[in-house]
Amino acid sequence: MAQQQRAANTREAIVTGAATAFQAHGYGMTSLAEIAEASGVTKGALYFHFDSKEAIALAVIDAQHAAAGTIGVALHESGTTGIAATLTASFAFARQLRENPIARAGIRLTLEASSFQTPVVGPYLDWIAWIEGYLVEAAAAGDLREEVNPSTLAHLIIPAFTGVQMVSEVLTHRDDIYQRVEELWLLLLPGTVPPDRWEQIRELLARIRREVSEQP
Amino acid sequence: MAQQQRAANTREAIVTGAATAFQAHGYGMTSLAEIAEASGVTKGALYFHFDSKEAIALAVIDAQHAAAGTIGVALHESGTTGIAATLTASFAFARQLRENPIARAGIRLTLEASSFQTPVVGPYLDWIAWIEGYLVEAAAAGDLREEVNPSTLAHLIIPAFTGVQMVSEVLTHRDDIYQRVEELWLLLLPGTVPPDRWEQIRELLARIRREVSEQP
DNA sequence: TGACAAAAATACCGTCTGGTATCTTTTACG
DNA sequence: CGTAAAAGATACCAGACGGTATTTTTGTCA
Repeated sequence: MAQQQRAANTREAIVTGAATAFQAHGYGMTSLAEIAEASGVTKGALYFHFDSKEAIALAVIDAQHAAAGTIGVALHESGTTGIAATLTASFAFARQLRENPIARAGIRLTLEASSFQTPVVGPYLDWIAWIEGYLVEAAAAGDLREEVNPSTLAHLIIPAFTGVQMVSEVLTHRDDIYQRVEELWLLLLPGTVPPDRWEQIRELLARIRREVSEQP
Repeated sequence: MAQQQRAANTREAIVTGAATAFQAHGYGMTSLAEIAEASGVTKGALYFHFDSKEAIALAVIDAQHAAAGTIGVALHESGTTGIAATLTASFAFARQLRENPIARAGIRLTLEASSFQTPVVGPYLDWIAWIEGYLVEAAAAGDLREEVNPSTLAHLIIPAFTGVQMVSEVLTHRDDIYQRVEELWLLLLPGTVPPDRWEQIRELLARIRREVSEQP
């Protein structure tokens, strides 16, 4: 194992460049030539690091999955749990989608990758399980209405959130995404949280939204 | 204008065949050869009826848009309005997406077409405006909480619904779609409808869902 | 510094792509 | 029925595609 650093840099440049291209045109309409140009490398480097175009796309999906994972780690380290973790995660995720090409490409590719040789469903299942974990905590803290099932709710939140993201991208290039996410939560609140917690969680929501949109 | 019937048939076959191909592989990963084969015509016929691959995709989107429009017409003719129209439309739409390749292709292409030469945003805006109309009726009938803005709600329902559709396609090929749509409404109900209407609308929801899944 | 492997650039390949040009069949209508 | 236009099939094209083979550069360490 001689030098790894340069190779690691190149690999990262490829993933980032590929993400930029995929995010703009989708998998099928992006050529290896575009990826090479966006990455600032040649096709030779592409095929030194990856076996195929599909492998590059899977690497981008992996990178987004890893980036999303850091949100969970940060929440864990700050001791955030339950409803607060759910809300914070959703805004942090939205922020990644606004600012990180890898995140944008990842969510687009994950939708398109259902027609890959090996369909990709892992990320959705992981995100659903992840949110479900927070919701179980929320239920234990009395922040969830009794008739609400954490698994069912998680199976709805992830798709609804995904759709809000995608349509916001199409209509406004995600300019309105924080507003839409906040509105989605406000709308879901009465159906998911006991009335005596509404006021408190509405304040929490407003604070999280303020923080995410003010962050540098 | 000599004969139109044969040409109209061929055109329809192309749109249907193209939809089948697009729905399975997306725009970029579908070739004209596949479309021709799925349609049972040759490339010559393709280019007699359409100027380009993109024009075919736009025709598929148009066809889906038209099919969705028939839902609105049927509701109008049966005098259904307000909340009942909103709920019925959502299940009818889900049904089209389960059973009609054109609908499935349309929703997929509408998402991908944001990177077309001429980005397509019309369908989303139309659907939002359409649902908003029903919600205004609902508000007039006292079926909407006062603090809920029909436009805001419509801007959330369409994306959330779209996301539920797409993720259900990826995870279960839409096997669970009626259940997910019903759960989505049950979750949104407390935040959107006054408490004194809950029971009534829950029954309505159950009936509509039963009808749609029993329909031949 | 020389040798050697890792990393990446260059050059190349067969195939398939979207698209066009041309020829053949079908059908309406005088 | 003949014929002209409409509809569609066949044949073809230049270029781009994903992918490979080969060569050059870069860095490491004896």
